[in-house]
Amino acid sequence: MKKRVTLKQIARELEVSVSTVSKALKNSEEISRDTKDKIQAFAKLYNYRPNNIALSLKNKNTKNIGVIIPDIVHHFFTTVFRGIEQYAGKKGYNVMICVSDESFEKEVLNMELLANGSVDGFILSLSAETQERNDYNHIKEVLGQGIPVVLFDRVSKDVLCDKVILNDQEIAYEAVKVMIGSGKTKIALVTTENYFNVSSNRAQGFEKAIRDANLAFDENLILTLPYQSEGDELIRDFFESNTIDAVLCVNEIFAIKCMDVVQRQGKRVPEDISFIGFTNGILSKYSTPRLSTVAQHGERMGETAAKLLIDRIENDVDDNFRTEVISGTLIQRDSTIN
Amino acid sequence: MKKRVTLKQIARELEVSVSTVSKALKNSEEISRDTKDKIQAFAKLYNYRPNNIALSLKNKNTKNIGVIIPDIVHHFFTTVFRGIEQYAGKKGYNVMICVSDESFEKEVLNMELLANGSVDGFILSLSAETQERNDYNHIKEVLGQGIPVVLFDRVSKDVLCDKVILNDQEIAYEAVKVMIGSGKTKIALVTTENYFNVSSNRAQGFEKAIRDANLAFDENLILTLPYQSEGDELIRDFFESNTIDAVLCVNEIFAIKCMDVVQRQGKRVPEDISFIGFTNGILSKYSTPRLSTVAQHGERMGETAAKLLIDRIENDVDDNFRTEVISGTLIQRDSTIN
DNA sequence: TTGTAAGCGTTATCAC
DNA sequence: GTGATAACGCTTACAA
Repeated sequence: MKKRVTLKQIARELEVSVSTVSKALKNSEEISRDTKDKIQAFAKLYNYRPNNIALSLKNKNTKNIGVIIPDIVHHFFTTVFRGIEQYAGKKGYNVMICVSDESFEKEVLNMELLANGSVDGFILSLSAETQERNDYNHIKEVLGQGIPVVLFDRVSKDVLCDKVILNDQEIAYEAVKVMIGSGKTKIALVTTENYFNVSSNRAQGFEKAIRDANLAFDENLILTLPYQSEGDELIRDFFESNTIDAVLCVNEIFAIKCMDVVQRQGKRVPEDISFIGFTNGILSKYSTPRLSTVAQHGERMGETAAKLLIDRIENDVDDNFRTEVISGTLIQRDSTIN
Repeated sequence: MKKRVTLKQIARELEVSVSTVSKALKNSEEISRDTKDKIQAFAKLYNYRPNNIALSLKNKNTKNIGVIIPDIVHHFFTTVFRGIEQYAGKKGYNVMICVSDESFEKEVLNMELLANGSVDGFILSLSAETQERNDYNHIKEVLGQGIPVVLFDRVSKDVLCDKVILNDQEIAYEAVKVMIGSGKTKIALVTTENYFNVSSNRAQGFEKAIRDANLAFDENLILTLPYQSEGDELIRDFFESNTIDAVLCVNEIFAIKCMDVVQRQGKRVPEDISFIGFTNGILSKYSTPRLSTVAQHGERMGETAAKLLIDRIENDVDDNFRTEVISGTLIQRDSTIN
């Protein structure tokens, strides 16, 4: 087991000073051809690699970025992560990832942990609990220390930093308009609690589309499901006790579940009821019928977030924070009439 | 923007020495109550936190573990990752994650990057290309430097280290036996290239089950699909030109695709053809019909891998490497006859 | 052309 | 009870 070799060892071995070795390995002009050759050869032989930690301490940067997301087993987030990872990798950054599990406490803990020198900046999407409590002190703290943060998807106006979001309201508006265009008039919204900024924005787009089309806006046609729990009962009841011919769902799972319930009740999709979901994930592509959906372009979001962050890390720009808006794309499949 | 405060600053401010501050903050008995109180109060006020990087350099450990997986947008891997993250978090470790994208080169690069002091150990699942080339020098190198590595799922006998795998052969055997038990005799296998150890193991279990039941083993009933590309044509041809009444697929997507093709050809699932897939992912639960599948217990795999790794990091054990075998569970849904 | 020394933030050893 | 010093591995003025 040959441990990693250090400058000091090379220096001792070759009977030169540490700084000579350091310079030689950087091909410095200061050092003679001979010495450089000798040192470089030796270094190559022993496969010398500078120690990242020592470099970080010296340079006061880690070339790491911290990503904190609510859930990793989740198509949208992994997709964003892929975008981050790819861009960061190209720029020579590594990614440390922490999962908040939708918990405020874990989000805070993870941020504090990584903020103690482990990363040069953060990319994060707020946990459900954080959005519910509306407490962003941990983020402000980190920002106050001069560590840049980029928020994506689940963001808050209360935090001043760079952000990447979807045009949730507009694209929800579009989606509903499409369904209205195909003759639907009793349109429902299946959503989560309103403290999710994305849900609330989508709801606004939904309502606006209905009103703009002079359709009756009926509060009863909004089903709020508990985030990440079953709620199958609620769905059944909802579709039994209401007359509905089109549904917008704020995520893919809700859509799949609702389609399932409705089809079991003997209705045809899309003839009797059409569906549009959010998140163009794997489920949408393989459901029966295939689900029309709003693609959120997670990879692009991730890439954009990483770009904003690295920009700020490297160029220590001024305080005019940017918000990049990614345009969703409505992908029509078999759950809507084309 | 108040930067993080350091020991040195506290020392200067309070007119004591750095070492006194350090000790005081560790509540050392050496320091007087008074001094400690003063220093601790000050530290709390300025929210002092020790710098992780400096600690790493000093202690020669980073409390980071590196995870390298072929793909992040993939249910099984994210599931394993969640297990790793949870266990590691509990043990005070952070996780750095790199994606090899099924590329040998990226796998090597990522390992080298992180091996330069950034992590205390690795958990990794081999990329497709690495398995194909059968080149594991990068891993042996890292092991040679005394950095522990745990391989999971996609492993190789050529690397001596701790491993976590599924009982692929046995559970594939089980799955086929179940289909045989329900009267099926023309059983097909849909798989990937054989250099994937998991596919090859599952194929062995498949063959053994067929032979043990005294059924004819027909090479033609094995469809090898290109990993991660379409192959829809191949699937159609395969099911058109062969008489098949049951199918074992080495992953979920293959199963869903095949079910779809077969159903479009007018066959009923499971009456005419039954299906069992691997990876109890989200697709299986929501497909039509719901897919029977082998749960790989990714989370448990991840947790086990993390445990093996951290054990080795902290206890620098001897060279008797362990291989933990996770037992898959056959989950019967509607794509098989119960 | 090479070497010395200071510094990054921390801790541990030893001296006062 | 407190402080100076060295060390972790590396870089970079500055001396020699």
